[in-house]
Amino acid sequence: MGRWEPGARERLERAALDLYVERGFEQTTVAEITNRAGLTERTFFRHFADKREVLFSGQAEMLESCVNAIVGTPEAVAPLDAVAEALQAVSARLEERRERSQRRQTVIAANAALQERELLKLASLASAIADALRRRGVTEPTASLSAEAGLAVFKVAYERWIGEPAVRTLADVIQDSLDHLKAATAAER
Amino acid sequence: MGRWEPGARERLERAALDLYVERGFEQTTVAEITNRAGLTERTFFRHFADKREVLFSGQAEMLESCVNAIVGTPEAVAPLDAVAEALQAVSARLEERRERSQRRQTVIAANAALQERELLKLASLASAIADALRRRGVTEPTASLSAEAGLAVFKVAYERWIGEPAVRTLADVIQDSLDHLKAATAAER
DNA sequence: GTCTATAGTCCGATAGAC
DNA sequence: GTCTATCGGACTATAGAC
Repeated sequence: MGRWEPGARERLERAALDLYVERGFEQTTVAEITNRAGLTERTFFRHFADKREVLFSGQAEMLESCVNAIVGTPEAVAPLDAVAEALQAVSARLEERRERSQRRQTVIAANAALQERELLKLASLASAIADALRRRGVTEPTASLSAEAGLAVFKVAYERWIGEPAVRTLADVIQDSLDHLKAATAAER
Repeated sequence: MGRWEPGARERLERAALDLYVERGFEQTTVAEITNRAGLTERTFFRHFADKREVLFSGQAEMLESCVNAIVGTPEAVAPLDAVAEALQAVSARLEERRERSQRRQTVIAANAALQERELLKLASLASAIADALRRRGVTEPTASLSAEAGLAVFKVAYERWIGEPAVRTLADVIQDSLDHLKAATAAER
């Protein structure tokens, strides 16, 4: 960095989110985003693989923290609980940006292509978590199932947290959803 | 229908899968698919919203059977078990076309865009299943969690079934995965 | 930084089934 | 006539190639 304005990536992310909120994802061209950020289209595609990716750059960081949290969990903790704890740990970062998360989710909810990308990110998170569990000695299919079930808990909890008035923390909603899942899998009525 | 060769949709599906297997999804153009099927690009896009959708037309049928199976399950059956039974019921159709399923999965596994579409289809299946559970009187968040957990079981089971030699039926593998999930959620070690 | 291929849309025309 | 499935060609934006 040096002769360019710093923070090109952040400017692009902010301009993109603003425009996607204002006029919708499909109605926004990459040219409009780069105009607003004072950059060229070429620069956009150097930072982001495609027009959707600009909304998902925080995910890499979340994946890493999650994996680290799981690797650091004592082996005495059951796999699903380890996953839930890891997700609760990273949820603090989302907590700080509740407003931004809400704006982002509104945009994603309105567009199938963005939902696809979000699902892929969550799936790669599940896959990384399953990997971390296996490194902790958890065997298949329990590792994959615990990772997928943990992500299911997160998905449901996140949706509820975004939708409800800001009284409970995301970590609380995750705990509540986990308890409901345990009750549902134990039920033999 | 008379003037046109019948089964345009099926011809397109077959030509597309063959070409995707032969040279990969991205290296195949819509023009090549329609050439092989003896049709024009315009016709392709009337049948399928995009180049990926041609691999996923069976999903609508699967969603419908699944929802019907759940609506028809006695209320005494626990939600998660109802979901698993519904998925086992529809798995019979996949069973019949194991070879085709394998070819299809190989193509999907090699391309992120196709994985995204598959995840979206599974998510919409989960959402329809949660809906069916709610109509049976299951409340939130149990309905969504049971649907998501059931799909997690299916996802893991399907992957195993595709990958292993053809000894167990898909329904068997689903049952086995469900048992593992129940064990994992019950564990309090 | 420019050029280009291709996905995907929109206008319409046409041909057969009923 | 009405309905549905095909085809023609022009057009834009994404995304990758040079």
